[in-house]
Amino acid sequence: MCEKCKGKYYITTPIYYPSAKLHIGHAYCTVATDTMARFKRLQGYDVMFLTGTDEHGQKIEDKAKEAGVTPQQFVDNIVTGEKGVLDLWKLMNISYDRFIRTTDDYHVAAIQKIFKKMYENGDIYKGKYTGKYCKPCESFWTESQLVDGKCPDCGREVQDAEEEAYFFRLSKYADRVQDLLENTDFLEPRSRVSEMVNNFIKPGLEDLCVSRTSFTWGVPVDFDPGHVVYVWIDALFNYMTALGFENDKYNDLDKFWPADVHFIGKEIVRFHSIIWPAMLMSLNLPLPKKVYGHGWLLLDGGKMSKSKGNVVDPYVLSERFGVDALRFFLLRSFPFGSDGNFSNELLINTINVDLANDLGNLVSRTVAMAQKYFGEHLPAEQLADEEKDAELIAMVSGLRDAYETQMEKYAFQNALAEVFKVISRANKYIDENAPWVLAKSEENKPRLARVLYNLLETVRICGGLLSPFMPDTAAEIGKRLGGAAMDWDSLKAFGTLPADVATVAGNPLFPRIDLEKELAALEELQKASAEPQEDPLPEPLPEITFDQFEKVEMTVVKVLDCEKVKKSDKLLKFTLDDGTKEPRQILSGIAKYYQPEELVGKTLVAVTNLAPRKMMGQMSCGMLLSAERGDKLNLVMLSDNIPAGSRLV
RNA sequence: CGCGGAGUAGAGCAGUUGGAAGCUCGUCGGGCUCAUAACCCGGAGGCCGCAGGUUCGAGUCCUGCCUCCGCAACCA
Repeated sequence: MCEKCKGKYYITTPIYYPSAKLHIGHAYCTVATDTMARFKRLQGYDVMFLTGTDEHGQKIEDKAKEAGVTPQQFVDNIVTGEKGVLDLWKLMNISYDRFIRTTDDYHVAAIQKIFKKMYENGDIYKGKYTGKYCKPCESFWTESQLVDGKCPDCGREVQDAEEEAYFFRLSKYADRVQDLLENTDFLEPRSRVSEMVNNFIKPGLEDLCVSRTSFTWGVPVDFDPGHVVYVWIDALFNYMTALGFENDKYNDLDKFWPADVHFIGKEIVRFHSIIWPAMLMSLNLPLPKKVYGHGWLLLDGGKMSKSKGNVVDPYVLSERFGVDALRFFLLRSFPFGSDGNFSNELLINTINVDLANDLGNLVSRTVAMAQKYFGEHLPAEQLADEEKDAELIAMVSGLRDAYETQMEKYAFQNALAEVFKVISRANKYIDENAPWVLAKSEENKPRLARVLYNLLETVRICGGLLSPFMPDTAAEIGKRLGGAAMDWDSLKAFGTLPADVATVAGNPLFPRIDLEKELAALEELQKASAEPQEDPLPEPLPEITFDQFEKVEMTVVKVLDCEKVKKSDKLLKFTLDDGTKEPRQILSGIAKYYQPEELVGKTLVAVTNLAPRKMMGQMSCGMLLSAERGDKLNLVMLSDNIPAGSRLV
């Protein structure tokens, strides 16, 4: 095999949506991609590693408005600002070759051309977005959104209505996409295939609406003012425009397309495994070789989310524990294809056990012994012991291949497990050969030198194979071994290190962390960072007249009964005494904040002249008043001696 | 019966095509002193969610059920 002509390798992360600062989940995906890219470079591939940001869309437009800046200023701050996306990737040692922003001029122009091409070949057509229109609410609804055929907002009659929009003929490619998913290994892990086919393809793929007129922060359709291109078309083609597709900024398309793999989170598998291939089919372009949907990092068994206030800041962790330790932890602790439970405790334990006790300590004790017994250089006169050395040498010699097998499957966890099996074996080898005993007599010096050589060689190979995961640590290990070779070929060849290797002493690679103390410190930090960020005050509302205020009927009610609405996470069903003989039913989306039983007998306030509305198949006649700030909510409760039916004025 | 994932030792998890239940932490006992109170050896601890079925043989395949999580829906 010719090692020098491995060829090209193109790998991508998703382009992240900069509506807020990135969290540990984004770091997870990016570190995995970076590790894979570094691994391929180590193997000798010509690698293109692309990442970037997806900056258009309604949500960004809204967020910018909230912050009182232009959308461009808003995304600039999150991407290029202090501790923004670029800073984070620099801190985390992400070796991307190219960074694309969908607001880059060349990308915008290319998307317009792509859109036009698909329009011209007939796969994008101008159609009518038909739906139901509620005049008073000025809102469009689809058939499935209606409640009993009426407006879900106000319960009034709706009319047939239509709006111009562009559609992509997704339906035309349904069969080919299904075949791609079911009969090739295009989408991995395999478990995601049935999800896609059952959920989206089998029920029938409808043509996709690919333009919007309700907002402007997007790529304009250049031949039809007022329309902007659907963000996912804009976003997905980043993988090609960043190589120069339909633009002159870059010229690597022929060299790198099709991508070898897109690493993505499981929440966007649908777009990458159905819409993306269909659009490429439409343009007669080669499909990426693989889409890999990795799992999520969960917190306390639940999804990480800003509203839960449980996001983990990769900045804090990197600064406290070191970038390499964090990178290592992310890929060592969780199987890449499945969800994993993140916790500070697991992070610290992993660092202590694997990095401090096993790897770091092995390097320390080995180098320390070499120096203590022989000074700077090992003597070249060494005595092998076939029987005692065989197992270690066999394991180390086979390590690169075992590791490679796992890496090719993106099984980072298993690849690291292979390395740490060997590190563990090396620690045992020290015990078996007791160098401190050999050191006691001069005649055993050649044997002692050989034992230490075998250990240093083991450290070299393990260090080299860890380099895609922990680049700085691997470099430091190389330095301790007198600038040892760590290229791909040498990682297979036990005995590469010169016999009279020169070692260099240094500080522990990974200091042990006091678990209890550190957990307490992190908790403090979290508290400190949570407190100053008070939830913003709500926007002031426009002034209203007294007449308007008077029209709101607010009545004191007593809770007769309260229960959860089945199949709903959020709704509680209240049966209320509003002073009339008839009990009143109100549904309220506060199940997250209250247990139903604790509310029975309470005295609350309800708006009782609000138009009735149906939710989850049940009627709701009015609205209970509550106070909301950030993610806290409190029902307005009154003294129980106020009688039901009293009017608030 | 909307779709999917998960349930294996006290905790966190691995178990590819069915072939003697494993790893890490913790715990108990022993060893060593080169090293970051680190390292090495040994013990205890499991009706592999429950109930059926296929098979010579099931953690693994099939059926039903239970529990948890996510998506979707709902959130006046």
